[in-house]
Amino acid sequence: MAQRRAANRRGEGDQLRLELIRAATDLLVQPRQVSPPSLRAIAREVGVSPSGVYLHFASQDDLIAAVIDAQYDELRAALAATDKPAAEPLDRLLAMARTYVRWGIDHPGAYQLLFESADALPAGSMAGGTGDEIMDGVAALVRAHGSARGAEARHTGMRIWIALHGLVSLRIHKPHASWAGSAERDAAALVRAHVGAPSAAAARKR
Amino acid sequence: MAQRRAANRRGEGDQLRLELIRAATDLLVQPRQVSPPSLRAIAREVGVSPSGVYLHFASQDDLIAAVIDAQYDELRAALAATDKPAAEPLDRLLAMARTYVRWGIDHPGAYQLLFESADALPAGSMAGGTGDEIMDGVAALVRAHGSARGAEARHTGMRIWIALHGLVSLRIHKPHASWAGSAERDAAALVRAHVGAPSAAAARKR
DNA sequence: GCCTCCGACTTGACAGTGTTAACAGAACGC
DNA sequence: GCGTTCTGTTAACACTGTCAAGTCGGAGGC
Repeated sequence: MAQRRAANRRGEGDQLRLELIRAATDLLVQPRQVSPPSLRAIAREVGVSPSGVYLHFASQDDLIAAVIDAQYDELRAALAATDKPAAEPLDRLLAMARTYVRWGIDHPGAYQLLFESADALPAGSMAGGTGDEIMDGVAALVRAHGSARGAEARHTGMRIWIALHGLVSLRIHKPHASWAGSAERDAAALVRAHVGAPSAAAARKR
Repeated sequence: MAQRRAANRRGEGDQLRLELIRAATDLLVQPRQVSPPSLRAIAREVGVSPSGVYLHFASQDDLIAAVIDAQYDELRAALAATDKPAAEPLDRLLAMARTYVRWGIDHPGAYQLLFESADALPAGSMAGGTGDEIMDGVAALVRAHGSARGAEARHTGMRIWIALHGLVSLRIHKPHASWAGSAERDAAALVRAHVGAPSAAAARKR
């Protein structure tokens, strides 16, 4: 296969074009990862030589993992900062959704790193727990709100997180799509749809 | 900044570690792109020299764009293949959701390329239209179902797509999270929550 | 039949990447 | 003062995307 390729005949140059598309597709269809910034660029920014990085991290991935940990702490802090434990469960759910969505949209790079990159090995890694912790938090609020119980509450919490993630993800990647209204309004509508609460507009009508 | 860095004192080696994390975070927090497979790997697979690619594509991104177009056609075909225009609107919605989710999970690389990479320039590019076309399709079914009208139906369609995307995205990236039940069941539950239809379980009870 | 032209493709180079091995220098304990 | 040890460097490897220049061979004109 490393042999020299026989030239296509005149007028059939498009043959190669198709082969290129096919091969690229084959390679692309298997799951890929997001590409972190250049290790050398990071080292340059710090003013250290590239090898210096290896004094503290076994590899580039190792450095990135450290970044992920730190970013996850920030998200958790943002959620904790806007939570009012004494408030109504539904209001807490809505506030949580709003904060989550706002943080994701405001920190697209970090958000992708946390929730749109393959998590590490399942055993004992934090990455797998990332989602579970959020799901558990939402489920607890759903349970407190009383719209569902037990396993059903967990399912509802899971679906709320799924919807909020979809909202952040699409707003990040498809900013030019015709989104009507703000992301915060969508977040509230998504939460209400899943806990079975009437929309704010419907509530005003009554 | 390209100057030689003064060595930290003994025991303070962690200083550099923190600086590295900080700098990496700064670079990471600004939006990144997914990394396509190596252009040379693609060329190798085909048996052509790397430069040969440039006979047909202006750049690697150009090649990737061609791949995206082809993959989008495939998704559209999959959706069309499972659609039964004569069926009930709600059933069509559920079938569409099932196909969309199944396709995304079965083609994670392609799915990420379509919906988790930054779209090209807004003007005239297809990437922006990708989302709009799907939103319009869902909105039409919502309208036919009658649970919402006009702009409200478009909002509902948008939110259904958002939720389905979130489902696919998280199942792809967080396969080790404790997902209870199949993705197809979740897809149905998400659709029902947004069109205000009772769950299948609740329907059975009646 | 031969010559010229030109399309298809390659070679070789450039600057960039992650990673490793070998080395330099300064600060500390003795 | 001396040796050790930590901190960081330089140099090299194989890899990446991209481009200018070159090679090869078949098609077309005479």
